[in-house]
This record gives sequence, C-alpha cells and structure tokens, in this order.
Amino acid sequence: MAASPSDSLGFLLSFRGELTGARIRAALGVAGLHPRHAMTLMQLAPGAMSQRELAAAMEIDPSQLVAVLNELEGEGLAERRRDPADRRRHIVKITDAGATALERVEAAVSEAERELFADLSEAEKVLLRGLLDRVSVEKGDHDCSAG
Amino acid sequence: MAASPSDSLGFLLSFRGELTGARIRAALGVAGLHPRHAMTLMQLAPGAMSQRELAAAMEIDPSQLVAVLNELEGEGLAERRRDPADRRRHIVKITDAGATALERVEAAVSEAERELFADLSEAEKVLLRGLLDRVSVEKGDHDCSAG
DNA sequence: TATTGTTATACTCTATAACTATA
DNA sequence: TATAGTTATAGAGTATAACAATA
Repeated sequence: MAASPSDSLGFLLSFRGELTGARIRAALGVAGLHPRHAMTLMQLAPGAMSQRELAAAMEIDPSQLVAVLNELEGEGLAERRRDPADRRRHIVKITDAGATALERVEAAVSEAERELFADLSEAEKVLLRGLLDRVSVEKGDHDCSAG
Repeated sequence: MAASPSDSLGFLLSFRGELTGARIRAALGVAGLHPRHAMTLMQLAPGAMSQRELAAAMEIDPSQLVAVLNELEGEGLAERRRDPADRRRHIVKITDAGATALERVEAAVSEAERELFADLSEAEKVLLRGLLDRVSVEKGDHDCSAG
C-alpha cells in the first residue's frame, strides 16, 4: 500500500531505468562523442533531414541542435547544405566518417546491452519488453505546482 | 543486432524509466513540495538521523542537503537539533506536520503507480519486478572519456 | 507576416572547495 | 588533525526570447 522507495515498483523502474540510461550513455561516448552527438548520428543514419525535423525527432529545441551540429561538422561526421528548394532550410546528412563512428557506437551499445541483460534469457527479454510496452506513460496533466 | 533507439531494450528501459520517474516526481510534488524535499521526508519517516547519514542515504552531497532542510524546517515539516553527545552533529527529525504532508505524498505516489501499471495484473507486476531486479546495474568502470 | 536557423540570456542542478565550530 | 555542517563559486544543461535571412 505504502509507496516507500524501497518497495515501490514505480521507484524500481525509475531507478533501474536511470542506471540503464547511464550505462547506455557511457557506451554512446565510446567514440569520443558526447552522448547527444552520438544520438544525433543515430537519427541521421536512416536519411538526411532538415534541422527542424531533426530537432523534433530528438525532442530538443532547435537552438540546442546548432552547437551539436557545429561540432559534428567540425569533426567531419555530419554536414549541412542549403536546401535549394527553400534556402532557409539546412539539409543535414551523415558523412562516411560519421557512419564509421556510428558503427563503433552501435557496437558499444550492443555490448552494453549484452551486459545489462546477461542474466535474462531471450524469452525473458521478450517478456520484459512486452511488460514495459504496457506501462502507461502517456503524459497527462498531473499537478506539479506549488500551492 | 543493431542498437538503434527504436528496437533496443536498453533504450526502452531507459526511456520508460525516465517517463515513470517524471510521473513519480509529479506525484511527489502534490503537497507543494519539491520532489527532493518529499524524498527527504520519506527518508526521515522511519527515524531520525544525522545530516551526514541522511545525505548518504539519499546519495547527495551534504552541502546540497542544507538548503533542503532549511526549507523543510522553515515550513515546520522537519527539525534539526544538536546532538548533545557530539555538538558538531545535527539530528534531523520529521515533525507531525511533516508526517501529515508525507501521507498526502505517499497517497499521490500510490495513485500514480496505479495509473502507471493499470494494464498489468498483480502477477505481471511481480514478474516485472523480478525481471528488473535481474538487470545488471552494478557500476563497472566503463570508458566514458573522449579519446 | 511566418518560418528556419542562429545567437544571447537566464535559470536550474550539480560538483567542488573553502570556511566555522567542534572533536 | 580530522569531522559535521555551512557557504560560495563555477560548470553543465536547458528553456526562452530576440535576431537575420528567406519565404
């Protein structure tokens, strides 16, 4: 009944998720990239898109993306070019060097996942995925104000 | 094989954990308290302890705890008194008003958990807890450096 | 006038180190 | 000298708004 941190499934999921995220971020940084830079390369892998689309896909503000792309471009891992059809737009594309770096990152993430779920069988991983998919995380408007 | 965000169990656990944490924090704030303040009351509920012990239990720096306790004390939800046996120490104790506030918080957290896991049977919740307990989250030294 | 990308500003969190009073 | 609590400072991350170029 009580929801103390020690016996609450919500806290457990939150804490395990946080630690898992930290482990994944460490793996994302394997190529010397900031986790967010690696995530950007992941988003770009399937195909080029505009900065606005990229920011929406990553759920960050377009203004935050600018510095990330500046650095990725400076390291030759991604490139921007003007969209000839609408010269306001930048089309962002991953480079060959970026794809190579991304391969290392994805290998490191796979290794991290092998470690994280080493004690679980394939069937149990499927089960865990299915259960996590059924956790209700739609964002309702929960009162967060101070009053 | 590939560890793209969309099909990776690690990313799924990380993301669901993050959203669950956000929902829990919203519930923690129900009494007008900052989530960390509510967590502090939770830690104090079983019994009084020194600030240093409290900081260790909450895994935050003792210096961060100072402002939290100042505010809790200002609102009459917790109180500090000198340890007569060692006048350097502050013994921190939850007040009756703090316990009352904590009841509201715990009820809100329970309600949040009911919503989060509404689609899961009791047996499935037990199963999820068991699987999460077997995710390896011991902190090894994973290379996070830029090189 | 609206939109894309950019820059500038401010606010929150957190990490660290110096300081005091006690031991 | 070492420890408990406190204060001060700096850094990362993020949210917001103003701005220039283009539509």
